Amino acid sequence: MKHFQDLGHTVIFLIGDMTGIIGDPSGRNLTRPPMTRDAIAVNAETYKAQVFKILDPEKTEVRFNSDWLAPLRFEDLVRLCSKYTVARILERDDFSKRYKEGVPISVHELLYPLAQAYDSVALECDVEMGGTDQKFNLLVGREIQKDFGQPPQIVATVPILEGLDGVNKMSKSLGNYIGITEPPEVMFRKVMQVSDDLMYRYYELLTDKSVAQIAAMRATMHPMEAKIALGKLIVTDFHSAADADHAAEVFNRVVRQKEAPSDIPTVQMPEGIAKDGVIRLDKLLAKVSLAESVSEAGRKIKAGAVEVNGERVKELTLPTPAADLVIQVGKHWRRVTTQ
RNA sequence: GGAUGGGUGGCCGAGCGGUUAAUGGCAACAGGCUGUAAACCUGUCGCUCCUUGGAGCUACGGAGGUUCGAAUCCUCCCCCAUCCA
Repeated sequence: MKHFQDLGHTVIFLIGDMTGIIGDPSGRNLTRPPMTRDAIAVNAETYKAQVFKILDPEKTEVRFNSDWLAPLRFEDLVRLCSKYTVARILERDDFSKRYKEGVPISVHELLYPLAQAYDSVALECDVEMGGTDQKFNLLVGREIQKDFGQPPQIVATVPILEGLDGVNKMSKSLGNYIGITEPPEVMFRKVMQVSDDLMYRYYELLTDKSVAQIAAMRATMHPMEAKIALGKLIVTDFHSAADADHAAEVFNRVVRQKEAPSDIPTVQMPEGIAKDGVIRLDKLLAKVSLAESVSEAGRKIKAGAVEVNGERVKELTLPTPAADLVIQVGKHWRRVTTQ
């Protein structure tokens, strides 16, 4: 979309606040529960905030499909449905698969492609873009547009971006994502922790580098150098070049050199931890959210995962400290003040 | 409405009267290795209490019941799916 804009086109960024109520079943092998209107409204605002980190607001029209879907009467819906057949809908891979395997398909899910197709009619789309998983829905748009006497839109699909696991598509609900609004350091760290193969994939999908350039990098550049460069490119896109450099520097210091980060969350020593000249470290970890529970904290300590002031600790108790404690469990740090 | 098959820990999925806090896989977390990676290896993976070992509590859709003892058997209820109407 950004490229289209750069070439002078106007982009309509469509927020499916109405179709969101259905929940796109694309690529799912399970029925997706309908979302509430309120939840969608909240999401819509965050979409806008995120998309304008890349798109030019001057050349972007934001639309909500409830504008034309909400006023449809039952009669309109029936007429829309009459323009497509069950057999054609069931051609969609995920539907036919689920149907064959006896996995439930709710009727409202069958409506999704039609509703989305109607968006194309309402907007009189000439080009519609979407992920490859949207191909079926986009093509239905062409059919329905013809029925409404419109020239069918051109359908452009782009590959689905894999998530950090390299397997599933990047999605918030799967937790395998880099958030557009995440702080620079977090973004950078997440990029660095991606596998090398996935890194080159990200180069293809997330940067302007050509396939040839990427192949050349692959052949000549140390993968870690390439990954650092990628991290900087991505952080620059969503923040700034200065943020990118800073994030890279922080990463180098904290993760590579294993130095303590400069912004360790600081908490007060909780009540009831110090007793008889000692503190109960397991309870402390649970209190300062370095562990989910006291039991888990105990396990972590015994497993050698806990460092206090740079020393690995395997005892559940410590002498009551006179000064602040700096505690590390894996990549999580806490400073506990003692006064 | 009828028939059938189901509801188990974050997910999938075993167990079908007792060494069962519940096999296994995934995910997650920690440690090792490394390029901070991936892959791989190791460990952990219900909660609480007691200073290394224990103790108690909670858990297999819900409620009752049978039993010395139930996720496992019985009764009723709720929910899900498929097929037939």
